[in-house]
Amino acid sequence: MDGPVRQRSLWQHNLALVLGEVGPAAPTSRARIAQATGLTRATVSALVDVLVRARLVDEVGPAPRGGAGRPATGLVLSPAGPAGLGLEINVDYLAAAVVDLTGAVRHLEVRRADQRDRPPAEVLADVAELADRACSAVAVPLAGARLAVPGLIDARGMVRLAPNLGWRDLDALGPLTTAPHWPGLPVGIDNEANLAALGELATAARERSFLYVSGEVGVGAGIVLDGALLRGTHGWSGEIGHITIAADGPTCRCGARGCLEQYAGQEAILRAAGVPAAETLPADLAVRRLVELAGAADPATVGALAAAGTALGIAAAGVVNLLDLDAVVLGGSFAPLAGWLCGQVERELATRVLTAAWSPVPVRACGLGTRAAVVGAAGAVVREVHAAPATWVDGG
Amino acid sequence: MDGPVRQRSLWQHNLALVLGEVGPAAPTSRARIAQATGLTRATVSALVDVLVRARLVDEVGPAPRGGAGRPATGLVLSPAGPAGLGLEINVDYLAAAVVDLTGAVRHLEVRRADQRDRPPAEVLADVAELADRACSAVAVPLAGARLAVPGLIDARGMVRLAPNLGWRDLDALGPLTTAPHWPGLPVGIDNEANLAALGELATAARERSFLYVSGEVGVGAGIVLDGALLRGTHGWSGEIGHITIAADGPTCRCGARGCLEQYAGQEAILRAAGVPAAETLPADLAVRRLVELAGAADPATVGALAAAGTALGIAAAGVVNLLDLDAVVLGGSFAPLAGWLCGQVERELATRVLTAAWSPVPVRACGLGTRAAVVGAAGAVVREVHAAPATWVDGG
DNA sequence: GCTATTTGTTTACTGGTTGAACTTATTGCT
DNA sequence: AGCAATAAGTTCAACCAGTAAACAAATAGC
Repeated sequence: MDGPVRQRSLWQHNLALVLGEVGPAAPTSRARIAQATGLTRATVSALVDVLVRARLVDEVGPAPRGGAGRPATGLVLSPAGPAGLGLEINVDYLAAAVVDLTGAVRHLEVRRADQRDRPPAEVLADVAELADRACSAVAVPLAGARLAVPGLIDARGMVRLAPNLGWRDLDALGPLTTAPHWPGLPVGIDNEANLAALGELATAARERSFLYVSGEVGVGAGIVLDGALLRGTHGWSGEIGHITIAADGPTCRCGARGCLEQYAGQEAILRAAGVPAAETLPADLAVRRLVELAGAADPATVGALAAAGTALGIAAAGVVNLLDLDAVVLGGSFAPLAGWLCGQVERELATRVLTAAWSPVPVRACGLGTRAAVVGAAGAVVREVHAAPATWVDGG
Repeated sequence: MDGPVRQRSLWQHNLALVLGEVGPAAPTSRARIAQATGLTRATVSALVDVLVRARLVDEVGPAPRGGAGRPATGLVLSPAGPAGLGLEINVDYLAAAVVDLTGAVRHLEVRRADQRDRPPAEVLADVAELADRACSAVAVPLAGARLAVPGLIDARGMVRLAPNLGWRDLDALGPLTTAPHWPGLPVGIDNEANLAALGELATAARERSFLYVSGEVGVGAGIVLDGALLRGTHGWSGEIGHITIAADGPTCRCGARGCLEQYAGQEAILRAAGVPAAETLPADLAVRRLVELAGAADPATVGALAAAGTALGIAAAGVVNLLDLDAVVLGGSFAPLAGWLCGQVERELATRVLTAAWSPVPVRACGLGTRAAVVGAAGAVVREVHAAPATWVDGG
């Protein structure tokens, strides 16, 4: 039970409903939208006109269609509509992306550099610069920006803990919003795995409920339930890395024993694969090295990945049993390694998920690869425009 | 994005909003509701009148209140409003309960008898009889009925699998709805743990997100997220019993190894406690025996319960880390044993939940004890009336 | 007994959807 | 070519729900 519903909210809801029927490529018509939504043609016409005037929707030439009758005016999402700016801070790179209203990636820049021992202010200044460049590179109005961070973000947008960056109780948004660099854009912040999961939902996922497991230095997760991201009361859901695999397993840095991270975390995999000087290796190089070794069928590496996949499968099976999800997606640094992981994960799911016999749970690599978080962050902004188009329209 | 929003839906929503402001005991007034909801007094008046005419809300004498001004007409939920009928089939008993609109339990009957090797038709006939008696015992109109079953229920209401009853692919609702015994009441069906979790939410729970762990012959769970029950795509969420505690643990009947059920399931506890002839003991007697032994500080039993509590804690910690929940509630046969379990569960949560230091996760016994599922089932019907009062009102 | 104060109702108005008539643009048949 | 059939989109009066403001009712305090 949230607020009261005035006539205005009704209009806003129906505006979103109509926009939701307009796709990026195949043109619809007002009549088809009326059919699909159950609204009358009159209402749809009024709403579409608003969307067209606000440049969220473009009228295109009629699609040549058989049958009698006046041809429909085609309607598609406008590439000139408000776009989303995605930003990402990660252990060994910074990134910015712009996704427009149609879902197309209009800009993408990655700057590789180790961010671990830099003062946060410097990192954020670099992010602001990337954002600036993204703004000027695209000729679309921006609806907002979203920053992806590998850590726990609380409800007020503070970074409570980002262990791999060495950040704690930091206001990462402040420096970005107050910077004079770019207009008064609404900037949000969210966990990296959450945004990557949203990215997967928007682009590749056929399922409306899935578990997105993100390989980072640790192991994170984003859970999408019925098309919505699960955030939890405080906003720090998705900590899959400390699910127990074996109660008497190796001690984890969290203090408990046998956590998933001790089997499928990056350090654990590198150690098991016997990669020398693993600790000092930057994260991206380490993953590339693993891909090389596994590609060359190095037995230790293949074994290490199989073990990691088994552990991932055990954890994922528990989650799927509990939440009745439709799929498991491997992302982050697991994406390039998915070829060696998926099989094991799928095997564990097949044996451990109670309902696997009736409805098997597919496992696949993230469609956006390692760019899922930035693109997902930008997409999350676009998603908001889709959900509440009234904000971006004349009659507020 | 669901259906279109007509003016009618707006009215329905606001009707529910207004009803939501009316409590069972302390009377409110039209003016206070207007204040709380943000609607105008005029609108609230109109909506309240509808609710009063439909007998969902009663006008009571004005509460003697200080200060000047015309005294308010008190408004409370009507005990004569549509009530919910809850039914439960379990391994060793059948039960029926009626909960009225105010949340009061108006009728409760439990019939103990082993249901395991009886033909489903007979069991359902007994349930229908219990339901009949409940109908005639209370002098309130019924809004609907809900049947709680210890098993997987699919989206169409079929019992896909109820291992402890020996049921599989059974239409449990058919015999109930077609029975001439009682009026054309809408009857629903749901998993026992889910309904118990809803019962806890409606009565005892202060938190809006929690994990309800139900001790049965196996171990089930209901997950409440932000005041809503999590059902999963197919409706079979909550299978916590096969979360892995130790990858190399004892083999489970599900085929995997080290499942929670092998540590905290009823058989496992009885075995560890050294209760003789555990297999042949009816489930309720077994629990009573455990309470006796633990109460007498029998070392084997106390140890068995501690081990079960540890396993439950490990599983619950994983879930809480993943979903960011606020509390863990022990129900079903864990409720009477909670005194010996809570401590261990809480200890594991404290060490394993990453955010436990900032926001500790309380563990407690289910407030409704072993009656949670029936009462929760009845309450679920009442909940629907609260959510969609328009259905029970003149103007549809 | 009068005023201040708060509750609840009445009334004219506004915003948004509906339904039906109407206009426009095409196909297919003669 | 001409005309009916058909479908898309628009216009307009009616309707429905909520709003704002004035008004009636009932109490406390002076």
